[in-house]
Parts: sequence; structure tokens; C-alpha cells
Amino acid sequence: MNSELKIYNTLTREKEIFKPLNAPHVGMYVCGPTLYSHAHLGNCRTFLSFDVVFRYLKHLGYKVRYVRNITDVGHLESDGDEGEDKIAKRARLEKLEPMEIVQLYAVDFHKVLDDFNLLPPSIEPTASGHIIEQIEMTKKIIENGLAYEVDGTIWFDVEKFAMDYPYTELSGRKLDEMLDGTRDNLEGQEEKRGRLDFALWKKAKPEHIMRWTSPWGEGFPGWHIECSAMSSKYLGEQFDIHGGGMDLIPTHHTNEVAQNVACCKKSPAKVWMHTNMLTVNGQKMSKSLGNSFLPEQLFTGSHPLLERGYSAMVVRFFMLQAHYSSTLDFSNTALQASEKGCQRLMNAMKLMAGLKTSDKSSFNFENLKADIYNALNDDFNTPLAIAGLFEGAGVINSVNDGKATITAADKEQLQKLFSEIVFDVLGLKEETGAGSDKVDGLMNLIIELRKDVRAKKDFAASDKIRDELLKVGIQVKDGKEGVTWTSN
RNA sequence: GGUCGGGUGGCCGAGUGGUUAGGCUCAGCUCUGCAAAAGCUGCUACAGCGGUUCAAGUCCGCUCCCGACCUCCA
Repeated sequence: MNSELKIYNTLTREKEIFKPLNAPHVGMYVCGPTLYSHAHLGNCRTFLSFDVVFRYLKHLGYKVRYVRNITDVGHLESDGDEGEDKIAKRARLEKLEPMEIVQLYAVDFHKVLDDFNLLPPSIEPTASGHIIEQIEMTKKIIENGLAYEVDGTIWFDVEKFAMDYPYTELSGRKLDEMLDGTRDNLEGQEEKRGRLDFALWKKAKPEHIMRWTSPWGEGFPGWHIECSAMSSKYLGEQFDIHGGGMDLIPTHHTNEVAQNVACCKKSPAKVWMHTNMLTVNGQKMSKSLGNSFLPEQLFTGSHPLLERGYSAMVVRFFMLQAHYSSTLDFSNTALQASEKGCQRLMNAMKLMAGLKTSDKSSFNFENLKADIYNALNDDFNTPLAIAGLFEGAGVINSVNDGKATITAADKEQLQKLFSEIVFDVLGLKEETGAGSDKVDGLMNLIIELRKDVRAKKDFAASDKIRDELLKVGIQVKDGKEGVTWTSN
């Protein structure tokens, strides 16, 4: 518990003690979704990982401003001039206004994240709402001599930039090798000076729907400039944490850093955090591979890869049982294991309030607490923290069985610890059908009736009640201290 | 082809030099009218080969296998 929070920094390739630039304030930026289709489960993993980061930082007492953008102007399909805006393409296919598409998927996106119990970010800015900022930043980069215009399109001059600044710092690649990769890069890119140059502003073709006026004519912003513009607007030229999926490192984040440095001479984030991919049978989940599924399909089980449906909290728990920086392989058996584990943990929490207290505790509360906090402080090691929670669950169950003891003070502390870690930090929540007065009342009645028939040794009737309840997802347990039930 | 990351027991998945990860599964026991739950016990590990070390899953080298990125991608 005396340990300090350490975070693995992609920039330095080391775990570093976290020291905010302006404690107690923390600025965090995470690259959000491009709203051209539904977010799949792999996308959700990243946002879930940063939700825990957000929650834990807040739990530690920091005042966190968490900015997660929404990309609603569309990225190009290719690096060349041929690319069609993803959102515009979708709009054409669905015969809708581009902003209708964005709205449709924005609503869906927020619903999904809400299902997974993600806290909303402090600010969720859209690219289309910050065209002016992006134009201004582009102008500055041109003024600084690191971008050039060719026929209404502004290109970032990577090689010139790289002469003075470490362009490949994040990716760890070698510039020469990147330049050497001379393949299929001619089409539509004749106007670029360098192979690695990327667009800050694109000239809009006549048929392009989403367009804005700029000093260079009608067009739209490039892929990377929005994050630079919005992060510096809301978090300043330098802030604490920048996050995203690790597949963004070599291109998007590398270029983002370059833009900020080219504009303001400052690298935007002190710490870069990257989450790893969700895999299916060892392969990255992605739309193009056809192995992705949507949260909705996961909940209902309506996908060939799924044996049945799983609840959002089970999926959340499943994801938290792996470290964010590791690949996590999806499978039905793994999800089923998480489901049972999650239930075990939740059941232990329910037992806690009713535990009998003693003069002595047969376990060391401070050690348990330290284990959990040390785990979280070690680069948000949620699987290890969960292992600590299970240790606590074992204690709770043992006390409940009369095989261990707990003092009133420890019980109170344990309840507080579990509540804070499980609910506040890990973001899990109860999702049983129970809780309503009506359901509780009905269950009490049923259990009373069952008690009566059991007293008469009418076990056939007793078992029938139990079996029928199980069919609707309610499990009855005949314990020593009476009958309890759980719902899933 | 280049760059980077990884290969842990039946499954998922922590762990970077010496100490039980944890969850799930399976078997046995306790409890139970029977179950379930819970508790206890047991089972199968560190891809391979070599090296460093008193000591290696953990460090070094090589081999094999896998993945990610290099093109939009969380």
C-alpha cells in the first residue's frame, strides 16, 4: 500500500512512477472511435482498459480530465488521393446524410459503453466541431516550414521534420528502413515529396460530401490532425497520459507527436499507454477477418462463434482478468470460467454484510489490502488485483462457514475495500434480476411455501420448486443458516 | 521481406533469479433428504537445445512455432 503508481510508458519502454504535471490534476487523452459502423468487442476492450485507468486515478484522489474524441469527419481509405471518406462512403451506401450515420453510430457506441458500465469521459469532442482548430494548427506547421501545399492539399514533410526531431521515437522503427520500403506507393501520391509524408488537410473532390472552407480551398482535415488539435485545446500543449490501441502506434500516434512538435515544439504527452488486441483463435479480432462480433451479439449469443449469450459484466470481468498490455484470446470456455468466477466474487460480497464478528481476525486485512493496491499500482495489474479479491472471497466464505473469524473493525474495512475496488475501480456492478421489492417479496413467499413442503418431507414438491426456479435463472441454496437464492 | 511482441499446467491467464498466482475444469472428502453453494485435499507448467549462476519459467545465445505492425483498423 506504500507503493507508488507505476505506468509502462511506450515512449521510454519502461515502467515509470507516475508524477502528474500539475497534481492533483491529471490530463488524459484517448483516441476514440471513427463512427462509420458499430463498435465491436475488440474496440470495446481498449475503452474499457482506459475506463479502469480513469477510475483508478480518480480513486487515488486525482482530478482527472479525460478527453476521448469522436472521429466524425472520416478517415481516408488509403494514403493516396483516391481514398474515399469512410463515413461518406457509408452514407452513400445507406443513402443517409453523413451526420445521420455519425449520429446513428454515436448513439449505439454510447449505449454499448454504458452496457459495459464505462464512465463517460469528461469531454468527448468531435472532429467536425474543431475544424477551425485543425486549420490553425496546420497553418502553424506550414509557418514553421514543416508542411507544404500541393494543389489544395497540405502535406507534412516527414523527412525534414526528422532531421531535427525523433520522428520514430514512439514506434522504435528506423527511418531509413521505413523509407526503404519502396512498394506500391506511387499511385495517387505523385504530389507528395516524401514517401512518408502524410496529409494535414485534403482538397475535396467535387463529389466529396463532407467539406469545409480553408485558406487552401474547400477540403477536409487529414487523419491525424484532429487528435493533436483537440488534445492541445482541452489539455494543453503538454499533458499527462495519452492512450489508444497499440495498432495506432506506428502511424497515428507517431504522426500525432510529429504534428504537435512541429506546431508547438512540445511532445504532447509525458506517458503513452497502449492496449493490446483482443484475439479470436489467436488472430486479432477485426471486421475484415470476419471474426469480430458486436456486443449485442455477445449478449444474445447470436453469432456462430458463440455457444450462448454472456452478460456485459461477465465480459467486463473476463477482460479485466487479463492485463491490458497482453493479447487476450476470446473463447467460450474462457467466458464461462469468468462467468462463474464473477458470480463467486459477487456472492461473497453479498455474504459480507451478514458475517458474524469475533474478537480476533484469523487473517491479516492489511496484507490483503496491500496486495490489491500493489497490484493496481503496478501498471494497473487488474488480474493480480482480482486474485487478491478472490483471496478475500475465500476469507469471507470461511467466516460464513464458521471456519475463520473476523473482527467488527476488519469486517467494516473489508466491506469498504471490496466496494471501492470492485464497484468504483473495476467498475463491476450487480446485474441480477433481484433487487426489486416485488421480486424479493415473491421469492420470500416461494421460499416459505417450499419450507412448508420440506417440513412435510415432500421432497418431490420441494425439488420441483427448485428446478422450475432454476429454469428461469434463480438458484436456491439450502444453507445451514437458512435458504438463500441468487439470480443470474 | 523488415520491425516489434509472444510461446506457462485440461482451458483462460498473472509472474523477470530463490517463496501458493488467481479463476475455471476434473477427481476425492466434509456438509446436505438430494442437489447447489461453500470449505478441504489432489492432479497435470513454464516450446526445444545450449550457456551464465550456489540457484532460471524468470538473464544470455541459437532453433522451432505464433501474432501484431509495415495499408484504415482499438
